[in-house]
Amino acid sequence: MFVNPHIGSPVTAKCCASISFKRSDIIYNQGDAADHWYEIVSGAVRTCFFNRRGQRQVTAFYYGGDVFGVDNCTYVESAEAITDLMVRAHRLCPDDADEICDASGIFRRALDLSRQRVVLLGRKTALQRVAAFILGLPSIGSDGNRRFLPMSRADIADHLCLTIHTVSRIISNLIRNGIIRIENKKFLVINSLEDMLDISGDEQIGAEEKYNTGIAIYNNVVNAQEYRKWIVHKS
Amino acid sequence: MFVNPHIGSPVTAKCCASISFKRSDIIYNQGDAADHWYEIVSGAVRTCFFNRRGQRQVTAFYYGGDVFGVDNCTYVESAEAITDLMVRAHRLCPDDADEICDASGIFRRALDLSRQRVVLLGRKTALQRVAAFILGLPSIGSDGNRRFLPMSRADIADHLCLTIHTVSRIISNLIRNGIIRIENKKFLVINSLEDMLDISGDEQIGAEEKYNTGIAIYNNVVNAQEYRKWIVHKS
DNA sequence: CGCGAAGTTGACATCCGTCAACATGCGTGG
DNA sequence: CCACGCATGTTGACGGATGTCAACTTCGCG
Repeated sequence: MFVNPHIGSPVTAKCCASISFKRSDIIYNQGDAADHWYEIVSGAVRTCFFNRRGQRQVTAFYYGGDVFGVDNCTYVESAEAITDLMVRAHRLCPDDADEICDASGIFRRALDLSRQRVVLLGRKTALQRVAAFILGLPSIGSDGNRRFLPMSRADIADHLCLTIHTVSRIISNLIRNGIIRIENKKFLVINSLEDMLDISGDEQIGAEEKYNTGIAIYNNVVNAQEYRKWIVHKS
Repeated sequence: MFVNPHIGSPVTAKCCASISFKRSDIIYNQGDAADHWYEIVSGAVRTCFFNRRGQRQVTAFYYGGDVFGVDNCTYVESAEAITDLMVRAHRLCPDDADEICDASGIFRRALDLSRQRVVLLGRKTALQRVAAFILGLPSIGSDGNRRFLPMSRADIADHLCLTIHTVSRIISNLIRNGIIRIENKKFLVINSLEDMLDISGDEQIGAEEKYNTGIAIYNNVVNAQEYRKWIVHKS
């Protein structure tokens, strides 16, 4: 069994232990035995998946209050600290999985996230991806438009499956157009939420007139009858 | 509660009922109450997800012996018959979920599938996607190289997030180069499995000399130390 | 035989990765 | 405190992959 050097093993208290990590510390590695799950007290984390060819995918970012590392038996991704980090580690035993209230619920959430990523990667342009990513950053303080941006361009690129060049160019463009601005490197302010929503392609139904402008729609809806039915069903 | 017109409700036998569908019949709709799961006796099924803009994603294909529709409460995708279809429908109640051996296991499998799709969409070219898709088709008979290809180009395109034009062009190219051939429209024969594996980018580690030829690798591995550790760990 | 759906193919435009150069920032040591 | 070097980020030029548009062919079905 893999022993996390930062925690030691076994953790005596069933519930939790507080641990701090430094920036770019590894919390656990892909392939390690999944013996703990984590709750972020402060800081930010990225989870990464490396495939056989060495391509890194940043599968998710987590911030204060989030939970990560709820894997089964073996971690399928590794987790690394993006900033200095404080977490509470919880023991994860196969036989007291009920400790985490609903195991299948957690997989379900992961599945939803993954499916969102499929939409993002399969159907969105680089500009739309970056905009959607920025909209998903955690808000800072009471102003909903100030966002925390702790990760590097490489992290963003590997999350959105783009190059750092493209990410950098797009962010520069958004700044040049006055839609966002950067404060102190690690904070991002959205000047025009409306523009961002518009660009990201995530705006609500009801703006049909925009559907065929600007951004390519290239789906091949075959069973349009069903699609119509569903739209009616939802609205 | 939604009543599937093909099944009626409630299904009296707890276990199952055999039902047949015609080509392009809808088995259930996205958003319907998830009251049954299905086992394919013969034929093929596609599951689709429609997003708010009406873009269709074909999330998976299922063939004889496969199980689909194991959702929780509400179907998140719709299921449609690709061919004439025979299934066995099983009642799915929240309280006897143990009937399906392990609910979280099924989510886990769906999650793995979805993560594979993320790799495919984020990191593969159109040619690689089509090749990987063909390799994933079910074999027919004892010859592992004869595959069943029941779905339309539009289905394939919406599954791989490409256009039908690109799919068509790539398949034509593979045929022209003698790597595959089509028999009777609905069957595909792989002439050179080696070439297909090579093209798909799914070949095993150990062919490092190929890593930098032909196909772009554009990941931004930051924590290379960790990556090395993991590779060692796996091999 | 005729018609609509599905598939194929070519010309062209555009997005974004590649390559290259340079700027900026940060940490370390003198 | 400054100098240096490395990591990170920015920007431009260019090309290739793939979407778009259009025309045509093939197929299935009545």
